[in-house]
Amino acid sequence: MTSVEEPARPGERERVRDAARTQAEILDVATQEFARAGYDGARVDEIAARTRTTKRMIYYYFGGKEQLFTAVLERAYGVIREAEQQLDVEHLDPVAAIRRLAEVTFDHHEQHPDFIRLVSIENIHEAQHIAASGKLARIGSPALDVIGRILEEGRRSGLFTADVDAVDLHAMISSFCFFRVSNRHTFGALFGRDLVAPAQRAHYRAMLGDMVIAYLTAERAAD
Amino acid sequence: MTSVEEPARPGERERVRDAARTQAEILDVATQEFARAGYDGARVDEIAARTRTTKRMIYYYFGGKEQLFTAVLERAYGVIREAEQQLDVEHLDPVAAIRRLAEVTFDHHEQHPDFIRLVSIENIHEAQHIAASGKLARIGSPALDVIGRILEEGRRSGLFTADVDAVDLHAMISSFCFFRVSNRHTFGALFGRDLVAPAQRAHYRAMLGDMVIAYLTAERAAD
DNA sequence: TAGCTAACGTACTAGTTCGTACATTAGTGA
DNA sequence: TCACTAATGTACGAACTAGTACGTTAGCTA
Repeated sequence: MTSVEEPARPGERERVRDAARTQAEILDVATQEFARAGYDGARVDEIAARTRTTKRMIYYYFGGKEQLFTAVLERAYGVIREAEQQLDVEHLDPVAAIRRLAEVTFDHHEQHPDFIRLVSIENIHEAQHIAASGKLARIGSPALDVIGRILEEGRRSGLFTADVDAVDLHAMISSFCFFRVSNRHTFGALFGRDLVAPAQRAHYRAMLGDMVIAYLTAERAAD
Repeated sequence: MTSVEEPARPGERERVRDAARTQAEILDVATQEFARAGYDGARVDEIAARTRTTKRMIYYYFGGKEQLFTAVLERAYGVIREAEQQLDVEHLDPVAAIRRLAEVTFDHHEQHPDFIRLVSIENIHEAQHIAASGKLARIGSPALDVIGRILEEGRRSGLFTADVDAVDLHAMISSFCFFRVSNRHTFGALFGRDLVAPAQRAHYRAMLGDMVIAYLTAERAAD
């Protein structure tokens, strides 16, 4: 995911034994393998084989397949959390801010298909690893606070009319971005349209923004 | 999915050997087991054990685990196709028709969580079973034709302004409905909100309709 | 530099899991 | 009613797979 073949920082000799590097390498390979084949389809032996270390080390550092998958999830969620913390849209007007936020979410999903697959897999297992993690359970999301503030501002200024909170809006944006990546294979096979084709990218990116803004700003019957 | 314990139609004695019934029973149990545990997590022995027949019959009728999963998918997709063929919304005005269509889609997703799981699983395997099916590849969807005609009517009457075709709109509606069910576990664990809680049902159902209609009817800068 | 421990490798096992060889019988058509 | 075949059951095997017992060594620290 992040750490790829760190070629021994200058001045620091490549040690033969480096716990941090070994763990990172295991996590890198495990991320790929779990994303590729699912939890049960993934093979511990295969992960070990594609590492410069052995299966023994996986059990030494992580305890087992289950905990390894949890560690993979923890690191993957850590990456989005970091990305979301970089979010800088609150200087924009509410409409532009929401559109920008939607675009950033769109881009992030597109750039991390492995993460999407891991989340799909975790849902098949009813989020049992997240629940067991402690590090992940109810951790929330920095984006949620940002969305909350933009929504408030938009409503105060009278631009936004919709009855949604930050979590709902996040679900709306995520569903579009997530589905486009997670279901591209069945959707493509059944309807003959590749949702992630580069030529369509701008179209779907605009579609998402238009959809969210239209929803938030639509004229509504008094209720 | 459909055939549950058919108790020997009247006048027809319960035969000991009934190929159709055996196959249907295998498919029922296999659907549950694959949806529960994923393709690799599902156990052929477990499927057989929960059947009135034996593992031998699974191989006799379906050939293997892979083909059994394909058969499960084929039947599951058949069910929605049937439901979509019942769709009767074209007597409504375009706005009401689209809203109704969205609601029907919403309801269908909610009522068939096993189907959602199967589709998620098939996407993890990059739709390889659909591709190998022939019966499923590029089969399309009756709903697509309906959507197409409503969109055309809506655009002709000037109500709809959005630049989408039927496939795009279907993707938009599906993404919301699908995500709500498929990702409810991770979403719930991370944000503390149950997207399928009965109390929230009407809220999300309206949200979907509002979103789609707002998108289709939004005033747009001339482009 | 001696010794201690975290880090690592090898080889193995117990249990599982898909798949099949072989034997048997219910039901049907001649 | 007889024979034939589709349908079915039993028992087993080969390959895989998560996990571990046991032994070794690099590198740090006193």
